[in-house]
Amino acid sequence: MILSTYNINGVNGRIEILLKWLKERSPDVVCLQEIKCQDKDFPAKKLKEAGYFAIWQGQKSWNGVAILSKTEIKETKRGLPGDPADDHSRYIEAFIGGLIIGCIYLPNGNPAPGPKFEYKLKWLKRLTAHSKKLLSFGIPTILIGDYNVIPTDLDLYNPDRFRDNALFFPESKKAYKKLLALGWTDAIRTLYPDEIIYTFYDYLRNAFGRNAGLRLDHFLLSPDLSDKLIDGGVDKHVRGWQGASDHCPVWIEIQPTK
DNA sequence: ATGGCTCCCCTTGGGAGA
Repeated sequence: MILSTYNINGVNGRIEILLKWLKERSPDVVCLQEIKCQDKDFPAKKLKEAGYFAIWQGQKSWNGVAILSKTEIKETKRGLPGDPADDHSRYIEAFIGGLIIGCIYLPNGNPAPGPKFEYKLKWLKRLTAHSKKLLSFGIPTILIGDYNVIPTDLDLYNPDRFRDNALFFPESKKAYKKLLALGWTDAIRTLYPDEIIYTFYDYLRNAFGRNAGLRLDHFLLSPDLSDKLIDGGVDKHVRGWQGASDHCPVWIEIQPTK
């Protein structure tokens, strides 16, 4: 079973890129972030024609998340619990093929410090609380998406350039670590303990050409899945396609669950 | 120190991204 994440940076603007990649990788499940469209404008029909069911939480102009699946999707949550005043579309969750899949678009948090950074930290706290609840269900669960957190110095091309960046602030890294400490496994880092792996390349300064990247897109596996992980990787070449998102698609393969 | 790039708004420049 192949699960994937792709911050598409505008699902309608890049629908052809998404369809091309879906055909190539043929993932069973896809978590999309930054769909950047209202619910009524989500390209459900085109995705259905490509063989995918979909659920989505849209929003005008910004954010927005979706889950695609070759098999039926049972939505379990729309929006991250813990703050009724939070009107950003950043979390959607579903039960698919014996798994709970959480699709995450964590706030960027820049400029830091400031209100946006406070929102990010609060969101991370809410995610940690909700993830604890998920673990208590005893169902295999994966929290997939764009965490906007660079976990360690190995996960970016130039640590010194990012000391004042919300993605790399000590509080962000600490909160991510605290989340993992509940029992979650960072799948990509587990598969490649020492390798430099990036999932994002800025449009600016020829970042992709210089391999000046960041690792921001993560799969967190519940404890019962840690020994089911088979393979995974970054579809880096997609970042080189004309008109691509600044993120790469990332995928893992796990043994099917029943 | 700044801007570089790209999306979306329903624009003709601004906000946000990371």
